[in-house]
Amino acid sequence: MIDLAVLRNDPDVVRASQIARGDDPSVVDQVLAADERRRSALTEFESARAEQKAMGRDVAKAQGDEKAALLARTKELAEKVKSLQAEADAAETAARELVMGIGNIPEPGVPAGGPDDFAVVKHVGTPRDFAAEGVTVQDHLAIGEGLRAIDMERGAKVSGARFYFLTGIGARLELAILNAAMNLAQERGFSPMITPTLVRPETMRGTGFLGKHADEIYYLEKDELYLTGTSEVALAGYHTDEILDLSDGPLRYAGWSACYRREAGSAGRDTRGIIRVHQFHKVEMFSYARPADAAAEHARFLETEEAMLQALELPYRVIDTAAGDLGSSAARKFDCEAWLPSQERWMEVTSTSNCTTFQARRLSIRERGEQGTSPVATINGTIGTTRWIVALLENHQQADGSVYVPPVLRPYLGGLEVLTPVA
RNA sequence: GGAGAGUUGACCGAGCGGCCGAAGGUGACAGUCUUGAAAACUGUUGAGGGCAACCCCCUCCGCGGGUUCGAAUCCCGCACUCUCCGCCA
Repeated sequence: MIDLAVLRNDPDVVRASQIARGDDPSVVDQVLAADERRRSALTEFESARAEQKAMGRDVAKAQGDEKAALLARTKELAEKVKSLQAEADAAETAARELVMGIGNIPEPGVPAGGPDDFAVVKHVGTPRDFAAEGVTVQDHLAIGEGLRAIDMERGAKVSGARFYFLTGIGARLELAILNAAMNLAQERGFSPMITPTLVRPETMRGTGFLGKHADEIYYLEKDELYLTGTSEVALAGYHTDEILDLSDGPLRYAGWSACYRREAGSAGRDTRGIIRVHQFHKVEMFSYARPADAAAEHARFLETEEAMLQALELPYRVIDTAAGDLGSSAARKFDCEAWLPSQERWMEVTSTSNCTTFQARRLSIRERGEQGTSPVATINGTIGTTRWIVALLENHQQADGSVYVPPVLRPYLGGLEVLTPVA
């Protein structure tokens, strides 16, 4: 939720934000009008209520006829208070719903436009010249099947399309990546967390995932629980309704969880292999920081993601996502994209968002300041997922179908330096 | 699944249907005392909202309804916590 004060004092900032995101700028005026209605309804209710309370005190003191007369009057007033309260509540709800529909205001420097209007921040590493090396490029599934690491067919048999088994070295490889990620995060001050993956509607709504992309989320109707698509949801919900002490710096968590996504809008895309699946694992960084520190924390997240990519010796680029592709909570988002040799394109492997105070305001997560409390900032970012297996297999494949293991993963694989195909 | 107990401010813990946003205590902060500290004493100490702002006013005693002129207090529903029994591991 954006700051209503900004919207009131500086509506043009919000209009510009809406335009940059490709959203409707006229909601700003709708919100202003609704807020106006809300405040006047509230004022009316409050004065009637104050009168009622004052009269109630008189009733308590009065006796006999006097009391009977007062009671008659307060009875009328009670009706009035009730209806004014209903009006005020309705106006409140209406205004709130409108405000909730507005996305976060992008940081200065974020490119305007949609998914294709990102800015490339940098390239790191160079994709291998497989032709020059005499390697015929295989895609991750072919390599993975050669290693007996990935079994899509049985995944489909058991659970349907976009499900898979990681078998043998495949399972170990995923654990290795996630453990290495967890280890790196811990070195950088993130406290390890294993989080719930089923959350209540309030939590899902609070984190801003129930907006336009609600279709992406699995919902268990009988239990009124949502399956989370990232541990960000649980980690953001963790401190809901709390007042935090950030005097020793940001609170940093590294969440490990299964992630579930319906992939409703992506039928036909990335259908081969494990690039886009309904269930995977992820290690996610999450910080609660002072708003003034949020951008620096965000930069730290990006740097940590890059450190992980570099440790895995993967060529990648960093993009600064355009406003229209930000997601409602984010004010800025950097994605790291690893090279995907089989398709000769870049593939998103990490994503880090600075949500400024947007999530915290919805979830009522604050810190105590000189004059009362104020919402904190939240930052999230990926350091490892099942999808990284794809980048790893493809970029480190050898002519004979074996796969080079970067040193950082070896301790988690019993010292293995090369993954070799099963004959 | 069955039976019972509970949910009050940072924490513990009282609370009759009518100045109860809530006694008392702990903690924290400030002051007095002290060379300094401790102890003692005194005071301050919840959140959200309305108002340009102060005063002031409103809301909040797990959540949502209801009864009532008036609800932390009575009634109903839900969530969560704890105990016991059963069942499954």
